[in-house]
Amino acid sequence: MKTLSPLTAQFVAHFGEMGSRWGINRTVGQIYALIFVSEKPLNADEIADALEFSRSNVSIGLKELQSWRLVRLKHQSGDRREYFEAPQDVWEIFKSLAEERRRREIDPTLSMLRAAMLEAPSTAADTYAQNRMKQMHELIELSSTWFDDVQRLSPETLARLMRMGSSVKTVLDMTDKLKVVGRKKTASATGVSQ
Amino acid sequence: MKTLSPLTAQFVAHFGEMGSRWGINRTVGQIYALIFVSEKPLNADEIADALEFSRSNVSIGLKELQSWRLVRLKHQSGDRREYFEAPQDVWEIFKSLAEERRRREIDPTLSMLRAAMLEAPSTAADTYAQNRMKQMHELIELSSTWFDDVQRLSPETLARLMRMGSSVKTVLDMTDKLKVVGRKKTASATGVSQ
DNA sequence: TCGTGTTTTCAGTAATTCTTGAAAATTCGA
DNA sequence: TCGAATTTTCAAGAATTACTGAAAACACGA
Repeated sequence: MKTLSPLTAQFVAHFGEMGSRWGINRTVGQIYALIFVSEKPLNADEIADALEFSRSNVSIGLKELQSWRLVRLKHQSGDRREYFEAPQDVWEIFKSLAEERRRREIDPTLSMLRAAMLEAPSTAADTYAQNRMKQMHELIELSSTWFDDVQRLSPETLARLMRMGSSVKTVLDMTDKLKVVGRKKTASATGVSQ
Repeated sequence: MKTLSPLTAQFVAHFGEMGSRWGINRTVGQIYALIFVSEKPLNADEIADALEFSRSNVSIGLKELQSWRLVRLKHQSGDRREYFEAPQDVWEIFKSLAEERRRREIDPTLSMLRAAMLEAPSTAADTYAQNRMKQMHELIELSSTWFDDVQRLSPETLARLMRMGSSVKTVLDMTDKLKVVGRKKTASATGVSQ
């Protein structure tokens, strides 16, 4: 790493180390970290230079980051090179990450499970296995459609929900009560909104 | 794979393939899949035999799965060997997974960010970088304490919340209104409960 | 304590994934 | 269309991670 401030160097190094745990590699993690904390968009040469990676490695890393929608291209007028920046809004980043992870890590499993549900079990063991798969399918299905829904909330609403923490239960209970007492009044509570 | 029904074989194979994406390896994924769909606890030899892995590989895999709390030891009376089973409740599995992932993938980053917050930025670039880190820190902190909270909800409450999907916003809005109209009545909505 | 059945460790090998420099492809202005 | 600037691809080597068999360690009944 060349000419990185200690603060940034520390941040970049951490992302490198964590990379493998996140399911990306060291290089990709470091490239992202660098772009994330950089005020101005960076081009591939600047990145290769700062991180002391080969130019080709940076190219591959940027492709990967783009596929995760964690960085985006931003052209600088009067410069032919491609510049990259990370989305400003951290909520947006969070959403991209969740969405992409879902697409890659969850959806294939859901398809597999759906297919498995359709097979006719031939033995008692198979019946049990299929039942277990069904439980797994239901849980994943439920949490992933929930994630879809929540993803559509505005950052503000999402933040509000999160700040509520577990007191959300009280609200849920309250809602149920209201539903029982005056069905009509709270009917809107089952509708979908932004 | 020896003597696995096509249904189970398919499931096991999928977990093997997905393993790398989940951040575990092929072996570990397959061992887990096999235990998950098996009605009776399995011992290491049975697993090694069914999956055609070496005994030592299975031993390592089981250690890994135990560290994730995805399988647990269950002794069979009159048998000295160790038997393993997966928790029955899929919600419990979900929680273990989330908790462990948080511990390994999130907490270290939170510490790093906290440390970075304390450093005095020396340049304008550093000030910007530190501000970005702060945004990241806030988001991660918020979502992880939220996860803590939600984790404490009963499976039923959690399922209820999930089934609500994005209509949770309406409830939130409603709660706000109630708060404004009659503060005292809804004060309990900010308390914490199971 | 010994001996047998069981699990764990470990060093070596195999497989996979990462990184690189060089060459090829692409882009775009002249 | 040409040519310079830039990005991408690719094959080979490097590094990392996974897997194995053999040996060591462990547990427990006799």
